[in-house]
Amino acid sequence: MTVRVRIAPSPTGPLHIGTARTALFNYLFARREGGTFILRMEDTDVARSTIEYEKDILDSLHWLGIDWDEGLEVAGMPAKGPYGPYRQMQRLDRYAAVAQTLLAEDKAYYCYCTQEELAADRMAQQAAHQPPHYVGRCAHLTPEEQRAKKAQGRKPVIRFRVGEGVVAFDDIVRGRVEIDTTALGGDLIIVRSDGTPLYHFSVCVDDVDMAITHVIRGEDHLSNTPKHILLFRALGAEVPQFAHLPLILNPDRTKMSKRKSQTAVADYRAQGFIPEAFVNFLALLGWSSGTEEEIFTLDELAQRFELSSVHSAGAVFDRERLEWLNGQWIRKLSDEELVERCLPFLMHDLEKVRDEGGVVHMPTTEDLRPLVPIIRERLPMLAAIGPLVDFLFVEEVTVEPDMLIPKRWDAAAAADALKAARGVIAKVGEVSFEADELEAPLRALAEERGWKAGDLFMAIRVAVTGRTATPPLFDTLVALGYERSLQRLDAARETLDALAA
RNA sequence: GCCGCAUUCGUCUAGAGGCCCAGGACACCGCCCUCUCAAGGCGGAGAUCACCGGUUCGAAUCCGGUAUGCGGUACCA
Repeated sequence: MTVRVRIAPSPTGPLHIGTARTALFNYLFARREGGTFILRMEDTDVARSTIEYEKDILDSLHWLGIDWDEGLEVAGMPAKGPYGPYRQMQRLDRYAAVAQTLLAEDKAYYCYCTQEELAADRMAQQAAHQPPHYVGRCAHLTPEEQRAKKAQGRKPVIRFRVGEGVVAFDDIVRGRVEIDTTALGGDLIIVRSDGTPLYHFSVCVDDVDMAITHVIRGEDHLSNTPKHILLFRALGAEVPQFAHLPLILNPDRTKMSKRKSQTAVADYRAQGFIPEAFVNFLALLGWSSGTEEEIFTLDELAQRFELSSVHSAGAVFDRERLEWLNGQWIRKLSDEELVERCLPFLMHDLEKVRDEGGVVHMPTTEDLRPLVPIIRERLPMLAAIGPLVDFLFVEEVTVEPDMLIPKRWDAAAAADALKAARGVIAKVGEVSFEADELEAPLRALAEERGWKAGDLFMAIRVAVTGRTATPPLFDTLVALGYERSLQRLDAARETLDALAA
């Protein structure tokens, strides 16, 4: 039997970290087993679903490198696979037909209870310290009773008969799980009064229709699994294997939520995390290779992934670790890749400067390429590119006068130092402006005047970049160029002079 | 409340009866490197393996209970 797995997001929000991780594990399992990975859209919650969210989900999955063998149309390509449509709203007829079959077999029935009746039931149960459940008022209505209720204008829902007994299954990550049907809350609604199917029902119908062999999903569905098993049986289908993944948690160990964490994959992308790192990180949330290696490409993960070695305890989303991994992966990028991926982030920052009235030169990949060696190990995220090199592309830097003055100096001393440094730099530049040529004479200057070289360098650094943390000074000066370096030194000295006066 | 699942350094985890008075990684601290920031190297601190009982010559590993946490309990998915 060939493995068929699926991810079934609902477009009621941007792609969530948890959904992405579930998608990843399904994908890895399919790759590893030579199976088929299917993408289906669960869009029956019409009130909350939007096309924008759907687009975000598809884009984000694509960004992560998780592509599907079967399912929704991708980037202009038609839907793939013989089991479509893969969008639940296009399968409504199918659910209705299956519901009718269940009705005909008396595995389900029409329920005419009103919201008020149900609420009253719940209240009474609560008062009696009973678990909330459907009392079965409509479970055995005679045709006359049905007609009477209908005559009152009530729109029925369809409920599935849950029955009695214990449902047991062997979860691939958790082992044997047994749940008594009395814990299920009574006969469950499978079709709303407006005729649309509910999640528990549609998911089973789809899984049967799409011949899903393994249901790999979040632990939050563990308690729902008996309902699904009962439905699979009622449908006369083989029950798939289940694997319930540990939840991804907020730092306070509750289920990861928008309120407490950043949950949208797109947000991480926007901050300059790269997919290689993100996928690597996600894979290590709840799974480990069993070795001490932890840097893996998607392909390497697919080679090693074992569903049975997935953990069962929840995992806190540790952003620091993500950033570390991201840095690791950024350092592995080729020069070309790095330049290409950084450029949009730099442009974004510079556009902001321009919008605020600054004069900027928009960088090209050629501008960035020579900078690679000095930025590569300074980027925990691509978005860190701006503060690192933006001074190269703005007409004028804004310099905090305070930052220009090293701790043991005053304004006059700093002005003096910058003036002297300007002289040295100007002289070097007359011949050739190279990083190697600059260091020695500037150090000599510091020694001659009795300054700490670090103090001198810091004053120059701030004068030229406006920042205290930059790539190495001499590389920075060279990148800036001879003329502009001197100009900025002069400008800084002037502000210092004004301060000293 | 009821049902279910879980519990190894702050975090991610290794560990499937003796190799473990518990290993790795992130974060943290120190040192080295060093013009700042990083990166890198070296070292350190950090877990009575939730607790209590049991099985066993021997338990983080098996069993039972307790506690705590989380999840589920919708005409949401």
